[in-house]
Amino acid sequence: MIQQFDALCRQIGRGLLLFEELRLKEEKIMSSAAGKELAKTYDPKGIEDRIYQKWLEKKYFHAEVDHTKKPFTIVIPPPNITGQLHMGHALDNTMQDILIRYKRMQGYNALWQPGTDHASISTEVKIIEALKKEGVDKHDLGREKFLERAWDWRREYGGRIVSQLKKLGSSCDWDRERFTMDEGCNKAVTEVFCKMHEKGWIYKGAKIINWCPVCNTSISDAEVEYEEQAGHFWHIKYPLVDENGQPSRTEFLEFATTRPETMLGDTAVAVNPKDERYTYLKGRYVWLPIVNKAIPVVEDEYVDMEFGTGVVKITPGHDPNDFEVGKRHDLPIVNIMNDDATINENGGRYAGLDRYEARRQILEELKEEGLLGKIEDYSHNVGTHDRCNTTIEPLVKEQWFVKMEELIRPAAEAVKNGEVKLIPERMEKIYFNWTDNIRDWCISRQLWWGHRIPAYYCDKCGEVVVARQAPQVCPKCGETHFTQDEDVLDTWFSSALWPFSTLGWPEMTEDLKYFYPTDVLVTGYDIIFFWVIRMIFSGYEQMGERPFKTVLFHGLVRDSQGRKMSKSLGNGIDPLEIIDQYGADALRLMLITGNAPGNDMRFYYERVEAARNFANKVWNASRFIMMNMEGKTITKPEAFEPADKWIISKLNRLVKEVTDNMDSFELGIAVQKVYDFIWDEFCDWYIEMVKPRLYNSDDKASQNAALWTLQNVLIDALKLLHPYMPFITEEIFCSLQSAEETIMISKWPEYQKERNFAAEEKAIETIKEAVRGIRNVRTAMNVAPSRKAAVYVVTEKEEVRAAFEEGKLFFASLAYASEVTVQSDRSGIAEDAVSVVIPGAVLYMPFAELVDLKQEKERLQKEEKRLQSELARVNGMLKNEKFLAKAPETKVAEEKAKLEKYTQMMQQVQERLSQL
RNA sequence: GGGAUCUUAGCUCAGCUGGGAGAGCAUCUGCCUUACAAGCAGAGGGUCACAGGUUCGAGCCCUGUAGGUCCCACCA
Repeated sequence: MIQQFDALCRQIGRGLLLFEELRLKEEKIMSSAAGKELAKTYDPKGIEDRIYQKWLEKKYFHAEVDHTKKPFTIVIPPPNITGQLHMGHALDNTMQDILIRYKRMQGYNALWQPGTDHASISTEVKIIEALKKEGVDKHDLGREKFLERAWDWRREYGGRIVSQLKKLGSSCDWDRERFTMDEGCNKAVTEVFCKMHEKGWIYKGAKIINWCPVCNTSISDAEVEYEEQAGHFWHIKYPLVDENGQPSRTEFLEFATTRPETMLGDTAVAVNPKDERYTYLKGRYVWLPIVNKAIPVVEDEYVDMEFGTGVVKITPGHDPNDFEVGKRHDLPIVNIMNDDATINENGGRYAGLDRYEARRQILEELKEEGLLGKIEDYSHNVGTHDRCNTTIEPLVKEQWFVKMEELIRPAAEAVKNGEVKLIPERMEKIYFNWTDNIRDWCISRQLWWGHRIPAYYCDKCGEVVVARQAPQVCPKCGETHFTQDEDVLDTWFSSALWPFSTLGWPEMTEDLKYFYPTDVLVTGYDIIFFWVIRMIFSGYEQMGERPFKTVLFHGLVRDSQGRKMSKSLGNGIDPLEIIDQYGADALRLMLITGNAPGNDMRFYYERVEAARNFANKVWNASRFIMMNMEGKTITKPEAFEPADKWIISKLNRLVKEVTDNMDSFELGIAVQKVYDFIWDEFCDWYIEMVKPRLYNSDDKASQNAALWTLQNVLIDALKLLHPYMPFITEEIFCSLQSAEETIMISKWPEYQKERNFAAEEKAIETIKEAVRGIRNVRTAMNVAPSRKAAVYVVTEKEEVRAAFEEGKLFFASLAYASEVTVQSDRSGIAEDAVSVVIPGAVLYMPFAELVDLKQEKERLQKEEKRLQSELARVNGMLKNEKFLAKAPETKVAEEKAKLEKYTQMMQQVQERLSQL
């Protein structure tokens, strides 16, 4: 009973505390709203939109030709107008924004060329879906009305994705926004088509292509996705044709197929010429059941004697391999299917049936006739359309193609000789795999939304005229009426021209001359074939030059379980929700940290929180600095203290490393270094070191030096961070100093030799070592932080004594010392004081009643053991003749320095042990 | 069938051209220290998948093995 009562009281007490806490928080918020104090936590809401608006108004994103500056150009992979921003876009655009902001700060004339893609088939499918909901069929609506709908769509959704990119902080030059179907791009498309047609590199021909029966269009090889499906292997017998031209009742030829319905289009069976089992078949015919006609037996190397019975039915109209066999043997092509994959009139009484229903009934009939043998389960790869997942149907149709053989050569060469660099390098293999096995590109699509093919057919004689404008008179018959080709181009045809069509091509504009070739392309590895390769060969063919110097690939953003984010799984995470909840900066930081180029990554809320926490850390450090700056005039100090020089020196090295990393596109590594510097070195050490000086108004010079250093180191750190976290850095930068109106176009920090202070760095690191040692011992001994102790620093080394003397003030506060005494021997120190050995010095803390000499001894013995093993390692190396002979000098010197350090510490430890 | 890639702390991943194993999260301990509890100070935790090799020295280079992921090709 009493216990329960106690528990209840505790609960109430906790509740009251919570209530009090809330009240205090509210007070803070109120006072910050009144402008007195910055909020305790960083709240990106409101700030981000306000800042973005400012950037837009000031036109910081806008780039104009300026020959006094070097250009740096990135073209955006144009997002489809079909949807909205997803995590992949967020990552892609974050990377681009980081690069473009970095270069802009370095003084380049940085252009990030934005735009959107009409995405032919994807958009058309979406519009058809929308129409379906209204009960309208595309064909009832008609081409013209349909296109009106499509433009409405583009007006609505094109704008949406742009506003989402803005939320992310993307510093695109929106004044230059383009669309793959705007006037300029259309012109480029027509120009390329006509030019390549004149060259003979674009042609129309009847070839076997991939047909999607649902989308009712041809698609390119790249758009076919193979998936493993469980199917069957049906063994079928065709009777041989006897000397009377009739099907034999005794002689049969057996083979197996996964697609029995295609027999309606068989025009031969094939065996391998080397196959002795079948030499007797030479020149003979087999009887094609159901269709009831004789078809020849042909001999072709294509047939694998080891596989199955060594007999293959040949359907040139519906199989790419059979098509090739058919060409070699001059076989007729029988097309048995309509565009919707139902059987056509060539299928006799099966006409009108769906391909799968036809298969069922044909098998039934074969069975009845005793021509169906065993049925095996068989798992095989089936080609499907990547947009709608429908099983594609290979069939022969007249289509437009781009001849690839010569076009691909400079593109392959460019990557081979390094003119175009792929990051990571392994992407080159994927790239070459494609260029080495190139096939002609089927570019016509039986769709409406897209660039209509500039080919015109004479209404009278059918003559084909490919021209930039509709022809007036038929060159052949003089007719004046023409009908334009109904088809549109593959969506990638126009995106292939994107790096130069957006800059004004085919006109040789100033923009084009100045900003082309672009510098970096940032994209996912999943569109190497679709897009990257096609841009490269288009660039060389049309511009005579590479479209970009470097391609930086990133991977997929997956969910926390490593699955692809997809609508059907419902595991997608909306970047806008994350921005709303944590801020764009946090999302950006999360996406870029701990991820190597080309690698997939997983999305974790915990990681966004960590990024948000960092934003908050930066915010609070800045808040602290600003609070201390208030009311003071800070001037460049005459003299710095070692701590100041230490952090300046550290920052200086950071600047160099970060710049190097960013130049080699190691964005994740670069920001990790900035993160560590700000949090560990600057916040956890420097700010703490400097606090006593800030609170002591007696020494104005020292206070001023500290404030100046705080302010200037923070500013440079913010600059390094700005490409990654543009909003918070801008917000702080603008409150910190009034001279510049934005961090966005402030100068990127540069490494300066004279900011390198090796001696001070060493001195401060020694003190840090001492602080860590003392904290360690205190924690181990369970000493309350509130309990201060005297600390004696004992060392014979003059420079170490000087370091501690100079850093006494902050050393005392960081090491919980009531007073610090620096001396050269241990006279006057109690025998039973706790000791800490650091390189070059021994620290003593007299804690009489707390010290357990036995424990103290154990601690030191442990340290002795550790040093012993270190010494063994170092000695092992330094006594190795081969190491001394072959290792680089710097490495040897490094090890020698360590030997000295450990030897000294060992002496100190042993000396202390002998005293106990 | 060909190729790529991965296997590093409980989880997710970094680790640049070979020179003493890192981060975030999680766990444990102690702190409401007047910038930050979204914080501070500590701690524990790894035969870097396995087996060989090259090297003074291997998480990193080479060979092989096992498992995972992906791409390409597609033998009906």
